This record gives sequence, structure tokens and C-alpha cells, in this order.
Amino acid sequence: MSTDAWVERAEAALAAAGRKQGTARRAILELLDGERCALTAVEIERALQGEERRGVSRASVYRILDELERLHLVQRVEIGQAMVRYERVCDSEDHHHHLVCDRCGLVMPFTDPGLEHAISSLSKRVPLAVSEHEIVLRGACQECRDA
Amino acid sequence: MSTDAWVERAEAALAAAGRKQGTARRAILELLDGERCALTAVEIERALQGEERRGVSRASVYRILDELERLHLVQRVEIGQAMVRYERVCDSEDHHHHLVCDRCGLVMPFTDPGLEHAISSLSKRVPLAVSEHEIVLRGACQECRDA
DNA sequence: TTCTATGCAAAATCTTTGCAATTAG
DNA sequence: CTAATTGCAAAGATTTTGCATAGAA
Repeated sequence: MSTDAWVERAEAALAAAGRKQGTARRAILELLDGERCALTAVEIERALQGEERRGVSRASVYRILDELERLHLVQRVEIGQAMVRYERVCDSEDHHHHLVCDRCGLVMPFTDPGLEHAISSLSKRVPLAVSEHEIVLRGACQECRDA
Repeated sequence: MSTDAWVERAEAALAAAGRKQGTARRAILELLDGERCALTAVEIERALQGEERRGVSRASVYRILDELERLHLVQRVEIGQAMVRYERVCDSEDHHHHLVCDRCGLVMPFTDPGLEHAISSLSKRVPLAVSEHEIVLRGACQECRDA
């Protein structure tokens, strides 16, 4: 469904902003499109090495993510691990938040209608024109508890 | 009310952990106790200069915050501004979350019972033994919208 | 051809560590 | 005294910038 649409939407937005189509950025778009959850810049750089995909320099990774963020095509996710993570922005449908294991660093996405409802109702009562929200639940994952 | 109690609780926890009472740490505890919302390490360092309080070196600020965090006396707050922020942990009563203005960086605390309810109910259904949660709403503050 | 895109290397930040001197208990 | 506390300077890690080259339209 929207999987492929996101890359296209991104390319369109970039073109509209007067950007040309570079291969490094294309590789990053495709990678992010295939990810369900957030990646760090370093993970992105690493993922683009080796494979059949072309490698992309660290500087370009940051520059490109920065630009994609400005165009609201990706969003930063800060889950308290010193490094910023990025994930593609897909209107509603795959909107989600994050569970983070304090011990092993595992990151899992989750969704909850009740929570979204509380957020949207709250957003109307707050002294800020809310455009985004981010929720992180921290704790111990199953595996770490057992161990 | 608990204002002063927090410093005392912190000192007690530190003593229980076998720590001695240093003046740098004491200065940081007092500063944090007087803050309603989260500060960055740099803001803390700066706040401790000049005043009648003694200055504290950057390294000590980080070391002390790190220890206070391990003892759950302060908590990190990541609101997407590249720098980590810290605030004191006070059981329930002043539990709050953050509104962040995308444009000017203003950070404001807020509370919402409905949201907390949704979170606590959600926490029971999730594959993680949730111990903390963090919520950030981003958007444009009044002032930035008017400007 | 004319801008944009990108890599590389240097720089800027924020944070952590090592070590020696100081201080609390 | 003995162990924790701090400062200072150096080291690390992540992110940003400057500059020259390659590439798209």
C-alpha cells in the first residue's frame, strides 16, 4: 500500500522544493521506507554499506536526514539513548509510539487508540498549537526480566 | 511543601548509598530543587556560576547528574533539542510532561489526568514492565504564532 | 552550463574518563 | 586515615561545516 507511496511522495516534495534527485538520498529514502521503526544515523550509514546499495558518507546521512526532517518526511524520535533516531512520516495509518527497554536498549513500536484520543483532546486545551506528539514508555522487556 | 523534602530525601538516599556530602553536589541539588522544569547540563553549570553559590566544573555536573539519575532522584527528559535535560523526581505530585515550541525552543510543563489514566491503563497491556513514561507535545507557542 | 548533491576532512558540540589534589566522615 | 568528591585537561562520540568534485536538469 503506502509503502512505495512514501518514497514517491518524498521525491515529489523534494522536487517541489527545487531539489535534484541524488543517489545517496534515494538510497536513504528506500532504506527508511523499508523500516517500520526508527533508526539512528549510524545505523543508517551501516545499513547502506555492504549490501548492493551504494554507501553513503556520514556527513551526507546527516545532511539528508536534516533536510527530510525540514520537509516533514521523516521525524526525529528521541528515546533517551544519546543518539537521535529517525523514521519516515506516514500520515496517520502507521502512526505509533515507542517502548524502550532500559536494560538492553530494545526499541518496539506500539499503538493505542485510547492514548491518541487523550492526546488529541488534550491538544485543544493547551497553550500551544500542537503539531506533533511523542510518547516513550520505559521499562524492562520480557527477556531482560527473565534473565 | 516537599520542596525542601526533596533535597533531604536525596541526601538520605546518597548517604544510604555510602556517599559523602560534597559541596558541588549539594549546590546542584539545591539548584534543581528550585526548578520547576528541566535544565540542561550547560544551563546548570551556568546557573551555578556568578551567584553566591560555588561554581561547579562541567565534568562534575555530568558525573553528579549521572549518579542522581541512577538513584532515581532526577530523570532525563529528552525533548528533541539535541541536549539532554534533567529534572528532579518528586513522587507523583509534581509529575508532569512537556510542551515544546518548535520555533523558539520554549519548554513548558503541563499535566493531564486523562492522559495519565490512558497511560496507566495502557502500561498493563504492553510487553514491557513499564517504570516510566515521557510525553512531549510539539508545536508553535502563542508568541511565535503571533509573530 | 548552472545549481544541487556528495565525499572527505576538519571543526564544533556535548559527554565521559584519567589522574591528582581535596575533603568529608 | 580512607574513601568519596572535584577540577582540569585529555579523550570520545555524535553532529555540523567548508571546500572541491561529481552529477542532474
